[in-house]
Amino acid sequence: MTIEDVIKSTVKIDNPKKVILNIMYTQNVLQDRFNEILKPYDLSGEQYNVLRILRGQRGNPANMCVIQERMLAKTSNTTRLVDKLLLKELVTRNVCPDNRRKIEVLITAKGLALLNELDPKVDQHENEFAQHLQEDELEQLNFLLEKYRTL
Amino acid sequence: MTIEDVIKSTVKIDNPKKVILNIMYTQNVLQDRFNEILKPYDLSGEQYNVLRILRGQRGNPANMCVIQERMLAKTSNTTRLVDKLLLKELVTRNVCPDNRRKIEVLITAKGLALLNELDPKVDQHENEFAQHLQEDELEQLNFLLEKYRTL
DNA sequence: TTTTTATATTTGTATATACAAATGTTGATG
DNA sequence: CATCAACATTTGTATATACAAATATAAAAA
Repeated sequence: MTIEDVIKSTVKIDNPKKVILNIMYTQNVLQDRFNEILKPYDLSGEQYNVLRILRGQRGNPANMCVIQERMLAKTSNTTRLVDKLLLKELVTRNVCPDNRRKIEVLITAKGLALLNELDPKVDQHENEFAQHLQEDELEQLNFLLEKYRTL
Repeated sequence: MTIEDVIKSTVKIDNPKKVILNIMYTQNVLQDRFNEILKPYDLSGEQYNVLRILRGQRGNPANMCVIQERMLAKTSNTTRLVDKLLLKELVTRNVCPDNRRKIEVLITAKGLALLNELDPKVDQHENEFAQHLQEDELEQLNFLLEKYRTL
């Protein structure tokens, strides 16, 4: 389905506009689908993202600012995201003994187990879309998106 | 900047995952930049979008459901978006005489003037990113995104 | 004509987001 | 050591979003 069909446009849209619409809309489709997957687990996309970042630390705690800078949405409120995860006992939060301004956040066994359970579903979600393209097309898409956005 | 640098990942990410991250992140960059442009005009991205849809009607009113289906984010709450535009006198809203379930929304002269003022800034925003790519690369990017997301 | 079903929109509510201001801590400078 | 600037995080608040439920109208069926 072309983006013109999506937004029911009858007039021709030039390529620069079309790229923006396609990126915005594709992100929307991806996010809606991903939220559906996460919904039974009562996790938002950003919460999942934080858990992934924490797992990536492999046992080392992450400070709030480290989490922040690794998130895609740089404007999210890390404190409140971690609050939510804390309530569900998916992470722990402690003041850093070396520097009491900092907070050390760690994923719990429960958090790791949840990610483990989600892994195959997330993989499937990723491949569901990726399989529409050949490997070299995926590569090309990554290349173009990176070139497109980089100032 | 590659997506690995953006999320400070040291491990290699496979193409299917990378495409998702690139789409999500690029959309974020675009949206943040666009919000900056709209901010002085006290418009949100979705509000702007609705105004654009209404202008596209060329004098014909649009029902709520027509607006809804032309929006990129299919989950937005059209009623409240139109409420906001109404407060700013950028649109009018009337019950449709033929079918009183429906609402006819029209852009006002003030709304059209605002869009006119924004047009060059929006064009510039679109080209700012598009100029990183050749015309055929833009075409290819559109092609790949449409192929990628379509079931 | 009453009842049912479908359609269009609005409202309620809980949660999320954006962003500025406040808090607490550390390190640097006089 | 007192003061100031920089840093890390939290909080306040207004607005936006998601999504279910409610309302109102129209069309179809009994």
